[in-house]
Amino acid sequence: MVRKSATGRIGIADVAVKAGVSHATVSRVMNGNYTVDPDIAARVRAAAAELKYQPNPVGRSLALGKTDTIGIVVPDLANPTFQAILRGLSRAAAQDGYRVLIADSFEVSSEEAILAGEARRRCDGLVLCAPRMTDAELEEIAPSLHPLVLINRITAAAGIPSLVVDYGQGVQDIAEHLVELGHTRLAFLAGPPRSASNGLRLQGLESFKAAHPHVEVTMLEGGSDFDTGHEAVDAVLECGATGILAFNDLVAMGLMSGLHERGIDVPGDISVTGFDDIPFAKYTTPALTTAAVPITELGEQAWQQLRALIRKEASDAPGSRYQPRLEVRSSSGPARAARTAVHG
Amino acid sequence: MVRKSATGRIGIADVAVKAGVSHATVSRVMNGNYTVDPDIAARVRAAAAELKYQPNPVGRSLALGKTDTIGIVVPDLANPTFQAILRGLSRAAAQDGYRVLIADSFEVSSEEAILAGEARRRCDGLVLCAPRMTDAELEEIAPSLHPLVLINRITAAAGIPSLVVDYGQGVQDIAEHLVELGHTRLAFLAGPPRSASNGLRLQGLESFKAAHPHVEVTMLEGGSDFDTGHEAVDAVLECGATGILAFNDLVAMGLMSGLHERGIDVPGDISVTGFDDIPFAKYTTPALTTAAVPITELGEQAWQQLRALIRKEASDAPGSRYQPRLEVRSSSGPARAARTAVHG
DNA sequence: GCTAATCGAGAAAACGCTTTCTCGCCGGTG
DNA sequence: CACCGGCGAGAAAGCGTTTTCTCGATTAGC
Repeated sequence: MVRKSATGRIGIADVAVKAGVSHATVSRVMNGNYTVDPDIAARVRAAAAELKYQPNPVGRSLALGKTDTIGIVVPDLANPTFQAILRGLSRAAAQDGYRVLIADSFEVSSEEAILAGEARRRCDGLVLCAPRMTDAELEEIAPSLHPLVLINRITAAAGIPSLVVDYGQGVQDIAEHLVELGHTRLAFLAGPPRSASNGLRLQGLESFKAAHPHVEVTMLEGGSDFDTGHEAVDAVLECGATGILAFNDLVAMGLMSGLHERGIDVPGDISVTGFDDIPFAKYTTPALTTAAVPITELGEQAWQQLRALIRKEASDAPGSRYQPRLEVRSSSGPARAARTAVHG
Repeated sequence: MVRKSATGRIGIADVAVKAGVSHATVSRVMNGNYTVDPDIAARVRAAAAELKYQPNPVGRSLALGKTDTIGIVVPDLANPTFQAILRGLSRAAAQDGYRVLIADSFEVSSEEAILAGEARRRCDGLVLCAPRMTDAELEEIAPSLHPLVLINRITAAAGIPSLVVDYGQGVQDIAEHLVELGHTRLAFLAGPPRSASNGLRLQGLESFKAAHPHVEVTMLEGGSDFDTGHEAVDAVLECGATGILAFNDLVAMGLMSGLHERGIDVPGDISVTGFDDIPFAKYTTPALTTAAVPITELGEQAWQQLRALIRKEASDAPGSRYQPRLEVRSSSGPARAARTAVHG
């Protein structure tokens, strides 16, 4: 008797029958429309409770034209940075009754555009982290993704807020810090070549070099994970630098681990710095000097911006810029007298 | 002309008009129904391409009764364990064209049931991680959540696969390992009191104690994060144990960090072990001895099980049990001659 | 006491799609 | 030549809601 038509689930129609009213009235009651007679409303509520009726969100979404869901596209869910953004975003959105749908592109940037489009259509808005996508492609798809907020990317397309971390400034701060400690030979263990944030770091280093012509800065190829750092030990030792700026904390940790295995003392022989200040950074030995990025906050801000867009409020700020804060710990120390390159 | 009715988005009707056919035919073409004349199909495809038509997933979901989305409820997205499960789940599900919706309960177990219900209704299935929920409540809501797969919980409700890690066995393996190294005074830095997996560890320790009556095992209150471990330093030193089994890797790392600050040598003075083998475990100094749980694989398996349920295939295995693998690294070592308790 | 205004609830349309049902038209066969 | 079968496409129903529209009934005002 209670079991309903096709889907077998209890629908608004069942409640209507049970309460002896039309399903329109049930809908009114469920949505707190007060043009309903209190007696009837009570009857409907009783029927709904008894049947444990819960409105079908898909039906609601279709009628309302909104899903109360937002999407986030990330290149790699294994990366602590994106985990943190997701966390901040999810928390903030949940507070406003929104859920988040995740779309992991697994670093294949060719899929990002399609993935973003698909995710967007299921949601009321989208947060896009696509560090490897070309500017051209980004600009092309951005308008169709609106409401959209970008993380660590900017685009010429109008009305798209961007939340960017000033990686260039951060890397300069770190380099300055190392110079103050007496280092004159630095090396930058770069991130993925096509990474946008890596580009910003490189720009920052150019500025730094211009301001410090006497400091030697070697560029080393790298990546964004532990293993990259670990494998870079040889290259690092070979270049003779005493202050290493790793692309991020993960790389720095891998590098420190490799140096440790080689018996190289950090920071006695070589100073190592990271970037991001992931939760684990202060628990490494030695604790990692890094540039702290308020990344969870970034996720929260992303929601604020997105919410404004969804509600069509005039977004007061079209985006914001986050300054990393230098976090000096014990993986960086005074430079020793000039070292000679260690081979093999 | 192209702009459509209410939503302003391009719908199936626009394509139909443009191609000069009925919207039913457009639908047939889009879904690869081959009872359509090739000429007409081509015309429809051309129109769809020109209009950049993309079917509205909400409409599809309503008609099809499925969303191609699954949900996952986690108690804390900041916890590496759940991040790993999410990652594995997301990856596996993506391969089959499913997306995942996340619901973070932020450790408030009273919300978990409602949250799970809401998430479930938006999705085709649910993965539930609810370590703090009572058995009674779990059993009550489980049937209404079907298709459902449980992580690290089992329930009497029928047809609900469970993926559980044998924490009891894992903790015994670790304890055995420490005993073999000569430790006779152990301490267990417990997890959250109401945590199900903590209960399993305690059971394992009971078995261990029964088998090793001569080994002293002190129970210490704890939690599940870094800070818990860090704050437990005093209690650990006070109890005089030389082998510490931390609830998980996070707690172990916090503890090691605290011991390091106190100048206590690990493993020289005290051996510390973790649990989980999170990615960072092998990069701590000293590298952490722990019990490795194939947690990403657990997420993947969760999808396999869930998929079987969604497709109504007879799930060959109603669930599975995962054996942790002891991962001996350098945070555990031979016991020193009996230590005396250190006070203050 | 009758008309007009108001309020409350049912009927129906709309949201965007899939799918069954139906029908027209074609060719083939008796 | 007429009838039947089959195929292909349009009409329409259905998925589960919300919301507008409409209408009946009740009340107030003159």
